[in-house]
Amino acid sequence: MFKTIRAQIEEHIQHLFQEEGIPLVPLKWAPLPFEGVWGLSTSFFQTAAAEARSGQKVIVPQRAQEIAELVRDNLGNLPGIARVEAVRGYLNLHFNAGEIARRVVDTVLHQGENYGRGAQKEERVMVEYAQPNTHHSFHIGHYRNTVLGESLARLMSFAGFETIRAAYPGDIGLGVITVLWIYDKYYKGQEPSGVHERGQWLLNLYVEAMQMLTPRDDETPEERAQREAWDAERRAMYRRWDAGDPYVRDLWEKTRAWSLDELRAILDMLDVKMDVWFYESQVDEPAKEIVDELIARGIAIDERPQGPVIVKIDELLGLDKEKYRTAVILRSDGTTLYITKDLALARLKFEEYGVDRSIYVVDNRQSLHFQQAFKILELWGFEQAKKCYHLAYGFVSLPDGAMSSRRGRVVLFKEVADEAIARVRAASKRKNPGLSEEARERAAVEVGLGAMAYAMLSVDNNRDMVFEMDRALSFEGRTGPYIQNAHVRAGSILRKAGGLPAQADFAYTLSEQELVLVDMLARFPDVVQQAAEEYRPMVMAAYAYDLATAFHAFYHAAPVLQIESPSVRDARLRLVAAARRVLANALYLLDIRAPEVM
RNA sequence: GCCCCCGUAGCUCAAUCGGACAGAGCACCGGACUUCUAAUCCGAUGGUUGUGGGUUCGAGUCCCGCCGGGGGCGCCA
Repeated sequence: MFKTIRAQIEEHIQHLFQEEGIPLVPLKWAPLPFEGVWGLSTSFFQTAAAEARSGQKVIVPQRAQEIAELVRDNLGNLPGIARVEAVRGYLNLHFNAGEIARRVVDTVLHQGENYGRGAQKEERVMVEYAQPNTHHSFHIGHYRNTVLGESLARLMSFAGFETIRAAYPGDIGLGVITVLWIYDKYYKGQEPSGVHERGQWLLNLYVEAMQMLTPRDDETPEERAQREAWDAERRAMYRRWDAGDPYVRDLWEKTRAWSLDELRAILDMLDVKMDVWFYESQVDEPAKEIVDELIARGIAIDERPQGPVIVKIDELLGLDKEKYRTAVILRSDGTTLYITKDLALARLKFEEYGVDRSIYVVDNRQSLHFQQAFKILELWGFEQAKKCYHLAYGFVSLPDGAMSSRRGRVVLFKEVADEAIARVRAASKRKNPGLSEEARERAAVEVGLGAMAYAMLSVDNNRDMVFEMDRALSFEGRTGPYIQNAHVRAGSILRKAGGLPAQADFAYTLSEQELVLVDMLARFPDVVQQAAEEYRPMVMAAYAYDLATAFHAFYHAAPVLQIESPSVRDARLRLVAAARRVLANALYLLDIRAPEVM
């Protein structure tokens, strides 16, 4: 937003430095850190340090101050700048507040929902997220993954990248077969009818099967024999699936659909619209071909039938220390593994979808897996392997330890969402009794899910998270509802105003709260770029909160409808409209709805 | 044994990828609603940034060592 101002000044400085023989060092700009003033600042420590390194005898802080003073004395009058000062090596530019405020507000209102959108970039990016296993139900860990991926996809797209959203459910593997096995054996036809109930029911089957199949210390020889017999049945079923046995395939298709129905219902709740659906089963056969090719080229070693197919990555790279280790890429019985399928999927992404960059949103416990997969792709000769990026995020655990699907120790997304919505409904009845039931219900969903999303996104990626219901569903302070409430308040003022003036000048002394608010609005486009470049939705989450804080402070300090002066009223109305717009844009990038009422 | 992540206020987290006095929320204390939605605002309290060195004009941030916590490591995903 302040790019033109910065560019003008940098040009001035460039000329000046050339004349004075001062080395040119790229300038970094920051908002003025002082309260009550509004403007930009930059410093000349780097410049002074560059002089020092080139052999001149200078004391860096002192020289930085000299340069700052020199620049100050040579800048002359600049449009929009009221005052220039040189302080302790910094050059501080004080804005002509009224003029800049009008410029910012007009820009926001003119560009509307496109305010903050970056210039189109020549790169196609695929973001892969939402990879829950089928036959397991969707828990709070999958939720963090999905909301993180969706927010990242929205950020990348808004920042100007052509973005493809990809889901990748794990619809085959030993875990999936385990559920098929127990379903076929004991539960066939007993499934409940509701989409979520049925998805969750499959999880219960999985837990029961794992209890039957997990060795116990105190088991009798008979129990052990029974367990081993069951396990043999399960593995036989996997081989039947692998061979395309119609009975097993039918069973698989049917139960798989139940999980996918549930997944689609949840993605729908979360406003997630996938462009591409990959499935593990779909890359199963291509993966086997890749293994053959790797063996033929001497990259993989085939130890079958006694052992599996492996790639000794460290050895191939000539590394002394263990880093990538040895990867098993095919079971000795010829069935594929997680990594085998990822090799095939990577090729599919690059060859069929022509992506330039591929981002995998997967928790950080899979770091070694992806390092191995990407390195094997590289050894295999895939140039694009360098464009694969594992966006690792900390996994979600519960107050009493890690979640575990196999032990049934999970917190399901749907349970939390239902609870969140119920709590918001109750809060809304208390705080806003006059609301119609329809409006309340809609707000309850928007705000309840907003609280959940913000709880997930306000923590940086690489940080593990302990999920606590009361904290995640808090509605006060640094939360989603706090931001949504700012949006609602702004909307309320605008509704009561009855219309927005087509233009207004800020021809009065702006309060500190107004300055801070306009400054926050102006920063939004830069925040979009930063969050996208760093793959960090948290950056946007922090911004959205700060923007809401600025609005709430403004709301209390500056009357809009009650003010006598029509010109101030008009200006503030437009400021409120601009704030509402940017709040909505920021919330969108966090996959949070911007409610009208709450 | 090797690799990855994290140690910042009582608790949960920030800090514009080396810059001005390390900031928020929760909790606690004191104020502000016949009001443009109090899911809010204003104020107070709270810190040797795990630790010892190093680089630099300048370090929570970069480098090395140590301590503590979590995760991963050939046929689960």
